[in-house]
Amino acid sequence: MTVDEKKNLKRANIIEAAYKLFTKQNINTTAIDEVVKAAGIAKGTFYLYFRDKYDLLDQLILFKSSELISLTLERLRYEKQQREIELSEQVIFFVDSMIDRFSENKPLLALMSKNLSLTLQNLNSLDSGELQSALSEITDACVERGVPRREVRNTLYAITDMVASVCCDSILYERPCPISEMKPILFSIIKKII
Amino acid sequence: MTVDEKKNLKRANIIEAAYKLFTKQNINTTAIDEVVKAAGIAKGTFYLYFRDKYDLLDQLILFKSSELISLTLERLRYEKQQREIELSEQVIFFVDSMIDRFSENKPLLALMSKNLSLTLQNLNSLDSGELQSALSEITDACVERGVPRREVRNTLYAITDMVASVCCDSILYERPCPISEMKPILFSIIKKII
Amino acid sequence: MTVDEKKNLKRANIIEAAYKLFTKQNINTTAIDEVVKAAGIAKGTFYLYFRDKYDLLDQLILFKSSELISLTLERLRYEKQQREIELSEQVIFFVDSMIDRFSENKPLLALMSKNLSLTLQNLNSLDSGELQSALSEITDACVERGVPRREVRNTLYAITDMVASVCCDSILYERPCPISEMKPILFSIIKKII
Amino acid sequence: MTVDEKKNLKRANIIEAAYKLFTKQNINTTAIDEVVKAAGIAKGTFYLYFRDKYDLLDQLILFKSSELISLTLERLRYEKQQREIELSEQVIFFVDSMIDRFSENKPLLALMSKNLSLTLQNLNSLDSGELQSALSEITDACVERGVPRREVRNTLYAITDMVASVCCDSILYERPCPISEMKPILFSIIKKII
DNA sequence: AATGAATGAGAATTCATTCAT
DNA sequence: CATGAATGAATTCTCATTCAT
Repeated sequence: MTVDEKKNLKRANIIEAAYKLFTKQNINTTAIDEVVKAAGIAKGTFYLYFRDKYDLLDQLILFKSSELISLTLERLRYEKQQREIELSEQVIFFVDSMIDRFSENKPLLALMSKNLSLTLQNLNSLDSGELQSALSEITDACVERGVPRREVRNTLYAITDMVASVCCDSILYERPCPISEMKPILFSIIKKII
Repeated sequence: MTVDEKKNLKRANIIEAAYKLFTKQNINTTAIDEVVKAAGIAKGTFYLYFRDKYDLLDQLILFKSSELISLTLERLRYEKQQREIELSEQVIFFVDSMIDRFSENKPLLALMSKNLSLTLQNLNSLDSGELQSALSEITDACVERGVPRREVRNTLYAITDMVASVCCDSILYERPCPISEMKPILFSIIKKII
Repeated sequence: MTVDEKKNLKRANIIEAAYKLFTKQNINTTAIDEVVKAAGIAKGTFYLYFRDKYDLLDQLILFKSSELISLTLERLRYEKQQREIELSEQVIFFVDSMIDRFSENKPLLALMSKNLSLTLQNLNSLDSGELQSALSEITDACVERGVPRREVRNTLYAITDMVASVCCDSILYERPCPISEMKPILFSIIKKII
Repeated sequence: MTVDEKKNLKRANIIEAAYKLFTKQNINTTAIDEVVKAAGIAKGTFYLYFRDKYDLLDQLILFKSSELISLTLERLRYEKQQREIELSEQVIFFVDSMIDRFSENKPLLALMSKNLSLTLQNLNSLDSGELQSALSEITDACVERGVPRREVRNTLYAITDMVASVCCDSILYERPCPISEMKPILFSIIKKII
């Protein structure tokens, strides 16, 4: 194993340890000391990999949201192999999957919800070719129908934002209602918009 | 002036001082020490009025969002005196006004965006009869058209959430575009939903 | 005892504790923790009185050099009551006394020698009226003999600087010779200059 | 190039890097890490050449002061080739040259002033035969006039000490006056002493 | 000889909270 | 009611040094 691979492994190891602590407790109440002990490394080593706790958080969110999106895209791909799916149906499927992932993993959602803006930013800067191409497909379809490309992108962003925000409240606090009740409302809204 | 009035004045004074600091810096980096110095009171006194920093934040957000909503509702009332306004038009007007208020006061928005969920909760618990009656009016109209009351409430909540979240990003970071460009998109979405 | 008197007492107490540690060990190897323990106060209390270790050092040197000069001037005053002393004789007497004080208290001298420039600066900013008037007397005498006032002040400063520097080496490290041997040389130089 | 030459080159390289950092910042705030990076070597390598940071400082001061003195002596030699110079005149010339060198290179002076005693010690242990012989000449001349040899050496040392100390203050902080104003005073003092 | 990742003791500093006045 | 000096646990971050490669 090369030195660089080792370093990446150690970085991932620290992120994983921090993830457990950040979700079990929360960032403010988690001391770097705890992270370091959980990761089984020396204090100083931490600072070899991260500037400070917030740098760690950034990398953690990027890391975890990448994981999540990859997983969801994979399921979509699999589904598309099984059957023909209409475009708006694909969006719904994607959102539906994401909601399920978050429902299963509330702590992660809680973590991201406190940094929603950051998460969305990361999500966009993700060079997940697949996500980009999926978005392109939708965009192109709308453009064909005469909507300016720029407007499509902004609308998509707004939807993402909305879904994310509503889901946070609904999944984490059942506000204004549990996610099961919110889902059909959300889907109906999405359909209306697209 | 009664003793109670005096206490309220002092409480408001502390909140105002904290508001300036919380918006200029942020909550985590603002020490209670700074707040008390800015408010011109002694450290111990702070604890006579607030349990801790987060109690202060709660009261602060409640206080500031009440102010904002009252102001916006007043403008809406005034507008309704001038001319007949259709229901969905009223919602647009309300949202439009709120966006303008936040655009003028980005620091406040930033503060609330980091505690969006809390803010919305406060907003709902606000016993601003006016806001409630305005919402009732919309709800009733929809119910008449056959939509279940509960679904209407949830949809309205989702809209609020969405608008809030999208505005935060757009106003604060011009992401994905400046608010001026986002507004028509947002309004079009709202119209489609209602 | 007033609150302010109490605070001054506590400050002096901390300085005294630090003085013992700084001279026994040295500044770099003395942790604030040690100072705090020696002074019998809490860590936080330290920062109520001093910005950091170097602020403490500054105040310490000012404090100790004031003490020293006061003591020396007192002896000079006493001596002048006993007998008529010529001006240059007074200077010699003053320097002689100072050298004796430092010889008795090498750790203090060591402390000051590492911050000689700072010490001299403090010494000059000392509003010890007595020292000032003693210096004025000498200056006036020289001015009468036709030397520009400014030149006299500078020469006096140079002498102080020289004496201090030579004494540090001689007393602390017997370099180039013990202070007993250096004294006559120093006095002869001073006489020549004046 | 022999192995030894290579080592010396690397040592000089480290010293040069440290010199820049020590003068720009100061020793306490300069981490070995910085030195190592500036020198373009690995951390471990540093410890092959220096015991620790203070060993490095010692060698650095010795190295730099040797350079300086060599340069100054060379100028003196050149001057003596041009014209007959009286002994006390030579001392003045030497001091004058040194002051000019330091005025041009304040950071170096600052570094040395914080370690004046160390610098003077190094200076004396310098086996610059030339400096020694220059000093011998002066000493011999005085001895001929009946002054004990030992006393001459001590007086010379005191002068060096004085000049150094006064120059530090004057050049670095213009205290009590700029060096241009201090020079004549210093020279007059030296003449009086010799 | 050279490297640089890892170490972990140790230092500085902060800050919410208390409590005697 | 108000004060503000005192507290000390908690936390972050540094950095000289080592040692396996």
